[in-house]
Amino acid sequence: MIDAAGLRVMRAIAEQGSFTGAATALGYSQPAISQMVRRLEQRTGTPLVDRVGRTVRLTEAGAALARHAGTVLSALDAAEEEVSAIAGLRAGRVRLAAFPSASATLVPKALALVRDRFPDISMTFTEAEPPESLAALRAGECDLAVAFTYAGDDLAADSEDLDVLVTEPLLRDEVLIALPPSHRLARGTGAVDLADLATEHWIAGCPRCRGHLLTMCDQAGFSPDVSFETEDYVAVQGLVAAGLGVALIPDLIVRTTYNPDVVIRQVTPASRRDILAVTTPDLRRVPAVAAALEALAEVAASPDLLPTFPGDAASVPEPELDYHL
Amino acid sequence: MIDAAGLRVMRAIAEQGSFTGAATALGYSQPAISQMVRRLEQRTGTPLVDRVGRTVRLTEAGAALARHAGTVLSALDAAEEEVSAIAGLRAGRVRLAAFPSASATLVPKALALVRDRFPDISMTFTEAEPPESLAALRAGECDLAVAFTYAGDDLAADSEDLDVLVTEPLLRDEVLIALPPSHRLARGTGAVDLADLATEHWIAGCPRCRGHLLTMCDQAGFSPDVSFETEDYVAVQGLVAAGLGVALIPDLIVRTTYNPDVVIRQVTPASRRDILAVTTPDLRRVPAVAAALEALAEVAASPDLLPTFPGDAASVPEPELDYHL
DNA sequence: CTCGACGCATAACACGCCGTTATATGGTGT
DNA sequence: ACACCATATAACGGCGTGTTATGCGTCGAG
Repeated sequence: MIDAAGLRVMRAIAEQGSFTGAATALGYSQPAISQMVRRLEQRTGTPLVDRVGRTVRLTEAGAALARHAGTVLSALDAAEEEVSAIAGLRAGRVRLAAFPSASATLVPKALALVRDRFPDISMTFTEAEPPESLAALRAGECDLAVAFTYAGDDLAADSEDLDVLVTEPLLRDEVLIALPPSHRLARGTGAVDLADLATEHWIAGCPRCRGHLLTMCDQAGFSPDVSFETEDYVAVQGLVAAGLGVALIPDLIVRTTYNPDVVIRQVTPASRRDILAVTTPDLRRVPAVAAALEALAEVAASPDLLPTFPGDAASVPEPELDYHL
Repeated sequence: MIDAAGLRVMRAIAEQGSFTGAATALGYSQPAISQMVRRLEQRTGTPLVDRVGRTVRLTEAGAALARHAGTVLSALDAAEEEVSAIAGLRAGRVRLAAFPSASATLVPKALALVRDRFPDISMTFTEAEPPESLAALRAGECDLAVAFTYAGDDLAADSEDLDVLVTEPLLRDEVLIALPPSHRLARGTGAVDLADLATEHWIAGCPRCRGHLLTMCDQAGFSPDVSFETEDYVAVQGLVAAGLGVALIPDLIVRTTYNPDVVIRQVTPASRRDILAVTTPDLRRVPAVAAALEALAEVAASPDLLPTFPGDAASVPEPELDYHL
């Protein structure tokens, strides 16, 4: 029945003492005020102004509206300001979820970058494996997830989730082979042929990584003998170092938690996991989320972290494989 | 940029958890909500809801709007309620101004009637002679004035004021003649011929009453010898009782402040003053003012006060003139 | 796994609010 | 008395905001 515009007009009339004054104060024409008051009067059913001669005065009801205008309009301004602050990156919150090995360098650097640029954006971080982080995204429990997908195999499986989500590629993470130093292939150069490891004992990582291992070995023509499974890649490397088996291990993990007692080599057929940022189409357009996303992309693209992701294979420098030697 | 309707929608979405729920809660159709949200989003420049699958969730900005909605809308409701109370006679104030001799019976009875019917209407009363009360009306210092005009002569003079004001006739007040008991005409019956008093000493009342005296005497063919002037009709009657002169005195005054030591008789040519309620066209439509006006009219029309005003002369009962005898 | 129900988005359309300019009317002061 | 100033009215245009009809995608159940 009564809206903010009406209150604004009534307040301006009270302050200016005339329709014309109110009109100029609000940037309207005089008839606009005249009609607005008339509409308000026939809505409320009672006169709001007392027109005597060429002067207008507020009636009791009109004065009541003008008096309430301050309360309503300042509350409205507060609401607008809060939204404007969120839109203008002067406020806001981003709930980020990432898998453990991304938490080491990628996420901290991105968080620092966002904090640097927009000190008023508060960022919270949760560690979660891709399946859970995407579930959290869908459940509205986080705004941005750093996840990975193994190129080729379970990308199709993820598409079930990814169709309603938007993804931004961050890094291409080469999958390498970890061998005990005593292994017969530990001292060669170049890539190790996966088929040469058909009879090895295998140590698998997280469930998805295990799935990828099975896929790759299948392509190489054998089924791996998986002796151990653990999500902890420190443990994986420990197991390998102890000579209990070999393991596929992503480059990013090696770079962050490297055990000097294992040998890392490239493997053929080459394989990688794609690390990407995931969010919903709507959240993608939230300025704070967009800023965090861009920071992630920048950090991922910076040469002091890892090779850029979307470039073609030729432009990607060879991974330094001499971790050990 | 943001209006109350938008906040109402956002709050409903927050409470109901879906567009459809919000729509039914607000009595709208579902697309109305959908479009409203879209408009708000493109106005604020940031997503307000996160649509994932067939569920919607508020973003931070949307939640901010929903959170502010309570403040704004309750303030708006308070404003509406206050106006509604004024329109519904559950609140309000009427500032009444009346000339002294109306304050005796007409005004108190009307005030009592209003208080009876609408206990929450506060009425204030100021005593003022017609010129000042009309000035107060024009100056916005009162809402309703009880004034009088002498029929015929200064009605034209008042029209200058009365054109922008609206009047409601209340009473016709016969103008009578007050004589000392010792006067040669004190014992007759019927009306006294004004021309028979051409050589008397005259006592005049308020300035407007004095003007009316001059007009009447002029019509009767003489110019009165005005010996005293006072606005106090108690004094007028005292002067007459002391034999210092004769005076024209309205019936209403005699009825309220009658000095038994004077004789009151009708006079020819007959004359009267019209007592009327005056306000502005706008204030006339303010419910509280209208209620006060109606109360005044009812009191004026009630037979236990004085004869009705607008009736023709035939229907007006003869004034009781035997105040003294 | 398919099907039906549910919820949001979009299209097309109608109405009324709310501005505008042009003009009339009436009060005020020199 | 006349010019100025303030409000009222008329006519008109835009768009905000509702409607119904319809499509599409998702979630749950047989």
